[in-house]
Order: sequence, then structure tokens, then C-alpha cells
Amino acid sequence: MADAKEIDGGVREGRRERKRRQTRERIESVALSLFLERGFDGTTIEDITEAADVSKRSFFDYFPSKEEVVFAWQDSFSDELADAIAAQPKDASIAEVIEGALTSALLAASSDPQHLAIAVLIRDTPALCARNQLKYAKLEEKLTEALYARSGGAEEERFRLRLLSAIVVSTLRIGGERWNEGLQEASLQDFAHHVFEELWTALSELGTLLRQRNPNR
Amino acid sequence: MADAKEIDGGVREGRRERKRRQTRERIESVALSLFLERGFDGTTIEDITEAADVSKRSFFDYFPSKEEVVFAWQDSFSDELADAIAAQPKDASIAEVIEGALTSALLAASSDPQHLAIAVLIRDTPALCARNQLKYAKLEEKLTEALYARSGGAEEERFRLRLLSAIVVSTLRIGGERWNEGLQEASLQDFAHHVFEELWTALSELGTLLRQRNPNR
DNA sequence: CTTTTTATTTGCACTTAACGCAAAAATACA
DNA sequence: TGTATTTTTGCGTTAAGTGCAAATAAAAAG
Repeated sequence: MADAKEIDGGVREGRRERKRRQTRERIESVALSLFLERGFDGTTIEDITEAADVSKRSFFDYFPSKEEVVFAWQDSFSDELADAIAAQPKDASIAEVIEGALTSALLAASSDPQHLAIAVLIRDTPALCARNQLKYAKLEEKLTEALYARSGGAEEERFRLRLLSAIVVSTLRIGGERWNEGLQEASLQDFAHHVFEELWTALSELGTLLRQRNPNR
Repeated sequence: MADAKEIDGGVREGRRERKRRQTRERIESVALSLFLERGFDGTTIEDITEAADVSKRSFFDYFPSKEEVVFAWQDSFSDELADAIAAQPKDASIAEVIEGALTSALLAASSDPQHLAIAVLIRDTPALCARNQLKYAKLEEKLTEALYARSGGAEEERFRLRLLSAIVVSTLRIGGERWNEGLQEASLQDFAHHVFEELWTALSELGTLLRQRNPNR
């Protein structure tokens, strides 16, 4: 059990790992094609495994359920967002950090044209809608952690940051819906910037409104 | 097909309707007991139908899936909240409307002691977690509509109200988690009031923060 | 009270998702 | 080469959920 095939410090991908990765990618790609073609419910695991040329049993060795194939890519988005937050300039305001990081993560994600089709698929499949909401919850957690890690970390800040994360993720969700409904005339950057403008303005006005109504608190 | 059994204008519940309602309630009650006793995954549909003395097939005539039994009561909460919002005094501020309506809806809901057990069940069952998130989305929609209906309805207000709804629902979610984690020393009223105080303060400060950073916008 | 109509319940067969286990095949290593 | 390990597969099983047609119960009509 000595370490094998190590070259300049990194473990190079052996045949096993390579094949496993390829199989996983093949299943994912084939499954998504079929989902888009025949719908999620109209595609059986057998359809997928036949097209991907693996046994039905092997499918569950790669993905715990049919749904997870659709959401496999989601984890990477959370991670990218967290990285992007850490990468924002030190002197940026919290609004700039969030807007900057989210915009760059969104741009990276949208480079894959399949994502739009997947979004539509999710919207039109009730079973996927529920699972999709869970994605937002996870994203919210990650975002909170990333913001908390960045901003010194006073315990009293936690609620505020959690709330802010929730607000941002909600905005992402609402904005995403609007983007999918609309005609995508503007570029994603411009659209995102516009939505953030609305967000900051709305929050700012909301703050004013609340302070006026509860002046003594 | 003439109308039958009508007395003073209302259609009295016939034996059919009554039995159907009773059966539905029996299934629901039995199912929840079993879920709490053996867990959601550890309870089969057959367990439920045997205990409720109906056929397996009939179960699906009352509920579209095992999960829906757990969430059957949720719709009524949304409706109560919408009613409570409409019932708030005309001259109340938006914050007062939300806090007042949500508090009263929460109090009404929490009068059923099973709700706490259900909340724990949901938290501990992954399959239910996903479905649970969908509940929040629905609540958000309802809340937006209720606020929109109340506040004259300028089209430009929609985004703000939607955002505010999202914020409130997020707060409800976060507060709910905290409530379940904690020891419930305070009363629900006091706890809710405290959470709302935090919310209004945080929003107000957030507004200030954003205005300082984006003074020219 | 009997017949007819309508709504509800049930039984049964069927599809599909998902899991467990042990045999078989592929790969790594010596 | 031979041996150990990992991966893949086949097969059997459980349980959710659907469709359909027969049986049953309730309501309406005669």
C-alpha cells in the first residue's frame, strides 16, 4: 500500500480514477440530454444506464438518486462564490463585496449554456423544484460563512450576516426567475448590476422607512 | 340533480362528506403518530392504511404522496396569515402590519402542540427538508400578494414588497430554527417580538450602511 | 320500498426508484 | 506471472405510486 505514481508531489490520476471520472461525466451528460429531450419524469434510470452503457446498479454507485444528477454541479457554484468573496479587495464595502463576488460567480456559471436549459427543466418539474429550494438554503449557509470569515467575526454580527445572506440569496432567486421569464435582452452583467441596484436602493429606503416609524427604538 | 338537504341557505354536510372528512382526519392523525413513533422512513404506507383501516389504494385518494400528509396543515397557515394581514388596522405601518399579523398567525398555529414535534420530524428527515423549503416559497408568494393587495398596488412597489416578503419569511425560518434549538424559556410572543426587534434594527442599520457607501445613487 | 344514478372504496396488476449482497471483472502491485 | 484491491454487475427485494375495473355505499327518483 505504498503511494504509487507520484510525480512532482501530486498524485497523478491513475487509470482507475480516470475511468471513474469519465463514467461519471458520461452518465451526467447522457442523463441531462435525455431529461431535456423527454422530460425528467419521462426518463427512467434504465434509459440513462442503457444510453451511458453501464449497469442499472452502477448508476447508484455514482449518484444517490435520479434527482442528484441534475444538481451535481451546484456544489461547485457555492464553492466558487465563497472563493470569489475571499478574493474581493480588502477595502471594498460589504455591498461591493457581495455584488462583485456574485457577479463573477454568475458569469463563470453561465458560461455553460446548458445551465439555462436546466433551470427551465427544474422550473417545470415539481419534484425538482423542492430539491432546488434546498440548494438556496445551502448557498445561504455558505454565503454566511464566507462573509463571517471575511468580516473579523464578532459573534453579534452573525444574525445580521445571516439575514443579509438570506436577502442576497432571495434576490438571486427572484432575479433568476425574472431572467428566465424575460427575453434576455441585456447581458447578464448588466442585468445583474441592475438587480443589485434595485436591491441596494430598496434596502436603503426600507431602512429609512423603518427608522421613521420606530424612531425611539 | 336538484339541490338537497339545504337548510337556511347552507348545504348541510351529508353522510358522504362527513365520512370522507373523518377518514381523511383519521389517516392524517394515524400517520403523524406513526411518523413520530417510528420515523418517516420507518413507516410504510401499509403501516398507515392498516392502522387507519383503509385500503392502500384509498390512501392515495386522500393524499398524493406520503410527504403531503406531513404538510397538509401548511396551507391553512398561509391563509391565516393572509387574513391576519388584511385584518390589521388601516393606519398601521408596514412593520407593525407584518409583526402583528405574523405574531397572531404564529400563536394560532402553535396552539396545536403537535406542530413542534412535526418541526423536529421535518428537521431530522432529509426528504421532508426539501419539501419544507417549498413551503417557505409558497408562504412568500402569499405574503407578497397580501401586502400588495393591502398597499394600494403601485406596480413599481412589487419588487420591494416581494423583497420584503422574502426577508420576513427568511426571518421566520431563521427564528424558527433558533426557537427549535433553544430551550423555549420565553413565551412565543416574547420570542417573536425579540426576533422582530432584531430584524427591524438590522434592516435599519443595513439601510444606513448602504446609503453611506452609495451616497450618490 | 325498490330502482336508478352517482360517488367512493377496494383489489389487483404494473412500473419504477432504490438498496443489499455476493459473484465477476478490471486494475494495481509485487 | 500471481495476488490483493477496487469497481462493476446481476439478481432479488422492498416500497411508492398509478391505472383500471369491479364492488360497495349513499343519494335521488319512482
